[in-house]
Amino acid sequence: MELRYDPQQIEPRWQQVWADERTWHVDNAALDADGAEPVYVLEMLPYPSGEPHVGHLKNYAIGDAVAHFRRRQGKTVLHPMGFDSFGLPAENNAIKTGQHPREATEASIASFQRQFREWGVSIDWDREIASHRPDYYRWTQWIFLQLLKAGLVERRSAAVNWDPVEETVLANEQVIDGRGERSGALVEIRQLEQWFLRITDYAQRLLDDLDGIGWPEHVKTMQRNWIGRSEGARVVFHNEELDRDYEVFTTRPDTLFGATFFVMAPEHADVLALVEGTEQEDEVRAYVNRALTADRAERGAADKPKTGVFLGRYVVNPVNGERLPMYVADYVLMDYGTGAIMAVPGHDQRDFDFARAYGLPVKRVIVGADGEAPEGVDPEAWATSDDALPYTGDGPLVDSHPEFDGTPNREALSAITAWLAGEGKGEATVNFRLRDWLVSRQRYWGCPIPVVHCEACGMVPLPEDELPVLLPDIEDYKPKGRSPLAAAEDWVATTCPTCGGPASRETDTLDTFVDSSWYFLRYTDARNDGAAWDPAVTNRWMPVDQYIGGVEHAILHLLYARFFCKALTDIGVLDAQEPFQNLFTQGMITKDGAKMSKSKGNTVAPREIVERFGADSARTYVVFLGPPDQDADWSDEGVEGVHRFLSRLWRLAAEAAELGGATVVDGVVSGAPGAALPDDPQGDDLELVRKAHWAIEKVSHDLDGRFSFNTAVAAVMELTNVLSARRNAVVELDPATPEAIAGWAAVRYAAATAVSLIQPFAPHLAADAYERLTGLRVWEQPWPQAEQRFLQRDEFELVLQVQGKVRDRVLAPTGASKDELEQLALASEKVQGFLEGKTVVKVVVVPGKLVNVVVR
RNA sequence: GCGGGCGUGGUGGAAUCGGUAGACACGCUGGCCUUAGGAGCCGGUGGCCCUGAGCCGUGCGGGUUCGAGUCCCGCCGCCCGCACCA
Repeated sequence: MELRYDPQQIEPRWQQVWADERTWHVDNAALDADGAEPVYVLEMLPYPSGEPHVGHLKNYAIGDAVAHFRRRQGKTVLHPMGFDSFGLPAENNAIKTGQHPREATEASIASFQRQFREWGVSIDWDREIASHRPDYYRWTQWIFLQLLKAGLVERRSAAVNWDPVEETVLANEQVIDGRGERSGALVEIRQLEQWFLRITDYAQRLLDDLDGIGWPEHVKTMQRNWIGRSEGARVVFHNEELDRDYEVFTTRPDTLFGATFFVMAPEHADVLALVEGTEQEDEVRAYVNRALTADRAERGAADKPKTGVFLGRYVVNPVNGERLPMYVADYVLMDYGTGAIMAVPGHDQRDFDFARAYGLPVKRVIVGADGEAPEGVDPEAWATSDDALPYTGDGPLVDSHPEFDGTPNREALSAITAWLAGEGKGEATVNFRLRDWLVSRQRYWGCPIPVVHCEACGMVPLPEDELPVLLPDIEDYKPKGRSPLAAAEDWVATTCPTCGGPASRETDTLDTFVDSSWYFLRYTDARNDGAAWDPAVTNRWMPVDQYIGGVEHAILHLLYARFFCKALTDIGVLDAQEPFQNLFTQGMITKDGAKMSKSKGNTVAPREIVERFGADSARTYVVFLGPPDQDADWSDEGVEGVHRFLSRLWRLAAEAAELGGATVVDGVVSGAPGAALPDDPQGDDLELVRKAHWAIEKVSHDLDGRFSFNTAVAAVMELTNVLSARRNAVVELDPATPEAIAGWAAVRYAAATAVSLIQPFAPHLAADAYERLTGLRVWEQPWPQAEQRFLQRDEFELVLQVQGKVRDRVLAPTGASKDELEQLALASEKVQGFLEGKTVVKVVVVPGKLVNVVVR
């Protein structure tokens, strides 16, 4: 009978076995019982919207390969799954259709679950979570209360990002190029009272601890840049008329003597107070209003001409007593430093531009010039010329103070800072770019914030035993500048847990990034209904040994999750400073060179691919089409190629099994295991066994933390090619001869090895073929070990070079000495041909590799 | 502007420590088998003069070295992140 690889029959059969036996379930009790090392393998949880796409397929194909590989190395592997199921797409859909977001979300979750099963991903479904379900968000609320207790939650009024399309505020991290991350709408700045998490308290630790984790360098760099640590000084400027101090942050206290004016951000709380009742008031008010209503992108453009208004007030420069005019200007950001700056136009491009626009003095206090002096100008004169300003480099101070003039500016920097500190006019300080995390959203489909507002007691956190605060059902999901929850009056009206008086519930909901900042903790103890987790259990699993996901979360999710772990560890309910010890960021799969999108019509549906070629082909292809951390373009021909390879491997294994392996009839295995390592293989059989061990070595190395899955698959392809060639030779032999019997034994062994090595990528095929060959379950088998005796050879191909160019190749004994190799090289006729008429100057011998003859 | 990454056949990519460039696959192509095949099997495939022990070849130009895709210097191009951050 003809053997045909039929994934549509093979795959459901094994999926059923794994589901029936709960094969991938790990019990926390087993952690202590079997002594196996716990390993936590995790892919970023999906946001359930519609059906999974090929990006999900790639993510879980990678993660599953890691999970399988670790299991077969004898580890106890935790590999869970869940859903990030609160969020705007479901809510926007609800606004459009009137259908409750829960319904679309649950439908999508069902689709994801079905497809994950059809992909054969080895998930412990007993630990599944979904962030929109009360048994999960009850604990999100509990964490919020712990953070509140620890002083890490604040409700305060601030200039925040308002997305006019989503009608909600957004965190800094969710504003890209001045536009809302999801809506793409230009974001407005609004002064609003909002909930913040004090992530800035952790800025230094979030920065420092990056050094100890195995993350891609570019992701760490992005986080470092986002945290944005700057060393500098806090300097106090005094306004005499109002007797008020204004602080600035500067990284360049060495240029303090060059300050000629002072600028405040339009959002600065004192701007209007400074001009109140003066003749500048109207103009300043108009300017501030314009600045506040302008969108961020427009205001943030670096090439925008500088604008501002004189406040009619002055501050005193603490180092020299000079009176500096005060301005309001939108190039100063309230977000950074103190929202006010000392302006040094001689040594800062932006201040220089502003000075030019408003006719303010420009003063040089450091000698030097950027770039080269113009033709005909003496470079020395140019370095002190005002025409060479602004100058942003280093050099000796000039026109500052007799004590500092001539001092290199970097030395003067610390000296001036020390002097300021002595005078009580400033001090050395560190400033971070990182802002506190704005977590409240004026939207419906999110986790309710567990506090009430009481007329008598103010803001009151709910007692933990009143959790969860359930999200009520509402009629109208449309936001109207406030949370749609505010319309649920019966729900809003409540009593104060402290005084029993009337109170109203908080109607904002939490940013969904709060939900996903701790889900990996819940997985470790997912069915615990008395606590968010049991630290004794969770600390055993944490940190996640290998985290896998898209690089788009490099800042948002990955920074927030790190913050949560540090805060929860400080609070004492966790012992894991870092959530993810190792991170792998997968590249995007594009189609025709472009990001897949429904509007472009260039999507590839995993479901269709799985129907046509099977899950194993789809999974193996997405890791084979290039290094998994790089972007790669989808090609249907590529899937067909991988499908051909798997078909061939399965056929070879199935045929070899019939000729001496186990027999499978309707899923029942009979016959003796027949794929053992042959005793003493000879000739081509030995070559095949050697190739098998070469492949074991190669695949093990490529999988072990290297994520070189494409080359691992290629190695199995190579083995399969050699295997196929040997099979073609053996099939020609008289089956009764010892040669044929030995040949089939080698073929069966090599087939079983190939199948075993491909198992992390193609688990169904591997289970099926391995059972046919051996009667055993491949996923229960230890990972194969390469044996030295098959990796080593008696002879190797010695490369012979003359002048560094390859001229010949000869066989040489493996243990040959340098002298012997040199003799072999010089004996080569081809080499000799290139030596004629020349003198041998030197012979370089690389044992085991090559000989290079250098002539003159 | 600052930070990070990348540039190899017609295509995706390989080359682990400075040592055989192009593994593996796609595509193309010759053949076998076949009533037929969009199935399977065997072979070829960097370029050039196609004569050889041939010459050239990893974005470009230099350099170090017996030897450079790999290291160094200077360019060019592409991608990503941040960006009026004081």
